[in-house]
This record gives sequence, structure tokens and C-alpha cells, in this order.
Amino acid sequence: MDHKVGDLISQLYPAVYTQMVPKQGESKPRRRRRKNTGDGSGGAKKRQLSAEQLNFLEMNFGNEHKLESERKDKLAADSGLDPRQVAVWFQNRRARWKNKKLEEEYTKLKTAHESIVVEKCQLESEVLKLKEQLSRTEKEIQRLADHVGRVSTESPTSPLSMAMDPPFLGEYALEGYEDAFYMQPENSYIPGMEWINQYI
DNA sequence: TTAAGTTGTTCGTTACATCA
DNA sequence: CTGATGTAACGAACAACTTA
Repeated sequence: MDHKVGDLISQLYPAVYTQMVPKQGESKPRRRRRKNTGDGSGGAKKRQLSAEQLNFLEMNFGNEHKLESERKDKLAADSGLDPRQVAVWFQNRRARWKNKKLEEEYTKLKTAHESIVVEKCQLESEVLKLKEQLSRTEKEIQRLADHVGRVSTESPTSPLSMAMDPPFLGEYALEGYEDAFYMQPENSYIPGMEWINQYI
């Protein structure tokens, strides 16, 4: 039998599969199972499988979790169990395996989440540090700009002031940094502008 | 083509055994 | 004795096939 689609849906999209299958409460009430009478006349027979049988089934489950009809019959014959018992054991074993896998997946996701939270905290504190550094730097720039502004207003206006306009920066011009492009004439040297010195 | 039957699956539950 | 836990077994609902 091929149950690939159903398996995939139920394994990968349990929520979808659950919606496909009507809920318990919406269907007919369950029949109660007969109690074990102990004489094997109707209820369950002896319950616990022997250690040897369990070991045998466990080894075979390790190879392949699915159970085809022929394999079931062979395992039943080899273990001395009823084929129905083998089928039930595999059903329950698959359920336990799935639960274990889910728990492992949960643990993995939880660990990953915790490390991401730690990283987030570190990044947030770094952002805070950088903001403080930016604030200090801006204050320093402002202080220097104020100082330069005071010095330039104290000097007399030169006829060359037009020639000493700050270079055009277009959209790259920074607001508040205009004064930084006024240079002290005695310290200035502009390549190709040597001729201007004879007028100073 | 199709309705009914068969077989195997998952999920939830029940009954029972065992142990602290 | 009792409650918690593990597990064999069961029933329901379903999908994929087969058959008449």
C-alpha cells in the first residue's frame, strides 16, 4: 500500500491534516473496550512482550520503520508473536519515535532561540554605545565649528573673500560644516593659483 | 467509470502492569 | 493502597489500492 501523500501531509502539515480529520467530539461516541477477563476468551491476552521479543522488534524497527504485510508476517513468525501484535507494536513504536523527534526538534529550536536572544542583547548594547559615541563626536564638531566661526568673524573682510568661497559640494554639502572650508590666507595654497599672491 | 471492499496509517484513548 | 508512568491494544477516520 502507498500512503505517501497522507504521510507527508500528516508529518509535515499536522495542522492541515488535523483539519482534514474530524475531531473526536464531532464523531460518534467511542465504543468502550472489553476488560481483560484473564481467561483469554475475549479481552486482551498476556500483555508484556518478552525482552527477547522486544529486542528483536527494536532491531528490526531500526532498519525500517514501515511495516509491509510480508515483513509483518515474517517478523511475527520469527518472534512467535501474532501479526496483529507486531503491527500494533510498530504503530506504537512509530508514535514514540515521532514524539522523541518532536522533543529533539523543540530542544534544538529552543537553544537556537536562546542564542539569538543573547546576540540581540549584545547588538542592542553596541547600538547604545555607538549612539553615545556619535553624540560625543557631534558635540566636538559643533564646538570646533563655533571656534572657527568666532575666529573668522574677528578678521577684517578681505576683497578676496569671494575667491575663498567654499567649494561647491552639491548634494554632498553638509549642513553646519560650511565654515570648515574657509581657510586662513597665510596657510592656504591652491595649485595653479600662484598668481594671486602678487595682489596680496 | 464507479461504488464498495481491503489494507495500512495516524491519532487519541483505554486497560493493565509496575514502581516509588 | 495509591498515584504516576509506560505500553499493549483498540477504535475512528482516513488514503491508496483493488475488484466487481
